Amino acid sequence: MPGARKTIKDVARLLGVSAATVSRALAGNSRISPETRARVEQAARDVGYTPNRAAQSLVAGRGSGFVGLILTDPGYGREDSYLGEFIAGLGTGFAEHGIDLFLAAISETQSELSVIRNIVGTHRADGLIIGRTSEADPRVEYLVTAGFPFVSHGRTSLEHPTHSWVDTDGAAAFAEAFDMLYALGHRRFGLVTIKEPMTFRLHRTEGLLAAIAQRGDPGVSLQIATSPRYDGARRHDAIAALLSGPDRPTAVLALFDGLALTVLEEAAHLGLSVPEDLSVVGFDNISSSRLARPGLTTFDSETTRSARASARMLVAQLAAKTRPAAPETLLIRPKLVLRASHGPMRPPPRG
Amino acid sequence: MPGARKTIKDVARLLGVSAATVSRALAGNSRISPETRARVEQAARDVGYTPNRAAQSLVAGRGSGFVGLILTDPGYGREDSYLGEFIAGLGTGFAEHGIDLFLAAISETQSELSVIRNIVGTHRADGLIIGRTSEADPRVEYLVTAGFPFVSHGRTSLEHPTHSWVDTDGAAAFAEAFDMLYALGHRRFGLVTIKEPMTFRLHRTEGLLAAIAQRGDPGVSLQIATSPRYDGARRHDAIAALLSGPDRPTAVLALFDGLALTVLEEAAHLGLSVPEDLSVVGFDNISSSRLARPGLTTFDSETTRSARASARMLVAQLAAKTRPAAPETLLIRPKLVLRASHGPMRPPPRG
DNA sequence: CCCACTTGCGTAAACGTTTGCACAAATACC
DNA sequence: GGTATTTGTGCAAACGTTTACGCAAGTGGG
Repeated sequence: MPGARKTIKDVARLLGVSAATVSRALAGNSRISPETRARVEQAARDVGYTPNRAAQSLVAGRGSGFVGLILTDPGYGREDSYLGEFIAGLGTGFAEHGIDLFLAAISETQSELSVIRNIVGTHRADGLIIGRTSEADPRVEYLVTAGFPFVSHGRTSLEHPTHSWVDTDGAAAFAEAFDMLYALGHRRFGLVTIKEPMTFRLHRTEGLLAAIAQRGDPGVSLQIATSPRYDGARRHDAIAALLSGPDRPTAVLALFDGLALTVLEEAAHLGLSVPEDLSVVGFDNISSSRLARPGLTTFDSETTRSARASARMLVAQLAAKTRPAAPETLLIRPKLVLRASHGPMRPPPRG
Repeated sequence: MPGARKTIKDVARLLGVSAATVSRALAGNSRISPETRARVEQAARDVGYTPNRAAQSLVAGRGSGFVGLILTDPGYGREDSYLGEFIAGLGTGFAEHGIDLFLAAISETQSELSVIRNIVGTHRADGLIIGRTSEADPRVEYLVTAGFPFVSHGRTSLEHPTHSWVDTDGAAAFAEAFDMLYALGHRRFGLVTIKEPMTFRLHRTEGLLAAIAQRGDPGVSLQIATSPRYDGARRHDAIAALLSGPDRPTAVLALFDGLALTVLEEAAHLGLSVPEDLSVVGFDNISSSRLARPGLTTFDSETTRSARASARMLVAQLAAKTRPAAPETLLIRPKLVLRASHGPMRPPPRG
């Protein structure tokens, strides 16, 4: 054994000062003389003193030094590289500030909200990062009224922010995708979406509808396929139905890459070749989208950047004197990644 | 504000007993009468009492209630769904036992070993999960001598385990892959491997070599392409060189799916069709391997299962009275997932 | 009926740290 | 040179919990 853990008293005894002096010197209190401070810092290094977080956190106020990330649904992250990227970005973002990331997984028996309540109630974390928001998100509502520092991934309202968030501008992206496909001659569009009322669904859908409306071309049609977010079987069925109709779309926008890749699979299954018979555009640029054949045209949502921004914002909130701190927001404009899954519209051959 | 946090004294006052009695009742001490215990438990629920972890952890002994997962290198998890699956599995595994998972990301400036030292020194976690082991792993060495509870993903030695680990039987898998490809007529083999001395590299390579030796066919050849683990450019170059030689292999085994998918890309780039000109087999069955075209034949390493097992083992160590606890091990036999990237050997057409 | 033991609970110390208060010495002001 | 202020440090309380020890009442054996 490398010996018991050193305490502040060990340092104090070594220097012949009181524990209070050591504490103040290490905390940077202005009432300590520079020489004493230097001696204390040196001694602390010498004996290998590390403050006991439990004791620090016990004496009123001081936080736990942890921020929490809630792992939402079971499908999250299993399908793609998204979660891994996000976590890695968060981890390095917080590590720079000496903050530890703690991770709460939701089991089947408890709701995410109850887990959040528990974390807030037990002070297990000083701040929280919450994933993909939904409309009228109860987590946001709770955290805002509780005055607990947090950053959400996804805004909840387009108006004045009630809290800090990071989001991607899905509306602009989907409008851009529509314009591109329209310019390539496509008129019959498909949208593959999910059942759950996530805010990103709202924005991307609205962006698409707004772009269609702005174009004002009555020849443009839109068919929609909907399935639960992580129900693979129903997803396949819904997409197959979309692609098998008599007036099937020639261009399909998917809410995220996981859906777009299923469109690719289903198209191959139905004998449709992409992009000749069908153009497909996704969203997120997960690692699989590059490897799929044909490569998926999609939008890069810059996961790592948004993760780092989330970390920075939460750190800012924790450091703020006023509580709640003034909300910060970041809306990232995704960049279109052109690959092989889209192309000019071709009139279907006579059946 | 929902009022200040309740302490054990609030419960005691409400019942007219001492704080010590409440503490003992909640801890299940046998010296407390059943009626008192019941009253205490009821009162604790009523006032919404939650123990203050900092105080618990401060009074000698008690751990922090956290276990740590170290996020190793920057490439880890960004390439595929592996990290996401592993974390999700760990999280639910620990959640069942009321243990929180805490995540330390390695920044560029510090070594993983120093981070581990710090965590152990500051008692920030009661136990640790460490990722892919390498040969003579300094992390394992340190943790074993420190007597700190941990589970490694990947064994370090084939002999008597010095600690608990979970691993996949890469040797058996690669032998199986070789036998299958040999039966399909392949004789010229390629192995795509990495530069770093990870134990999984060792086992998979040895499994392949042993299978070749056991076959005893002098007509079998093996060419090897090596690149750093996460250096995309050098990976491409090494694989291109492997596939461009005059006697290029007709069947390639890749150490993991990320490499195998690059083989697929590079083959397409060089005009080789898979599986007609080249059979490719990977390892891990990440989500991209299903979506690649052709679908990648690979081994399912059951990430979620191994993550849950890791969690269970670490919980067992933490609960053990003796320290260090007796090591547990789990060697998972990966199952071959047959897809379209392999097929019978075809003699190359005359050039 | 005396003693030993068990049962049930309270008292108080301890964990390591921060911080309000007190106090001595040094410095500044008039 | 007396008083007011600043500077530097120590004392002790406090955070919420666990636990060794002690004490009173009850139980059983002889």
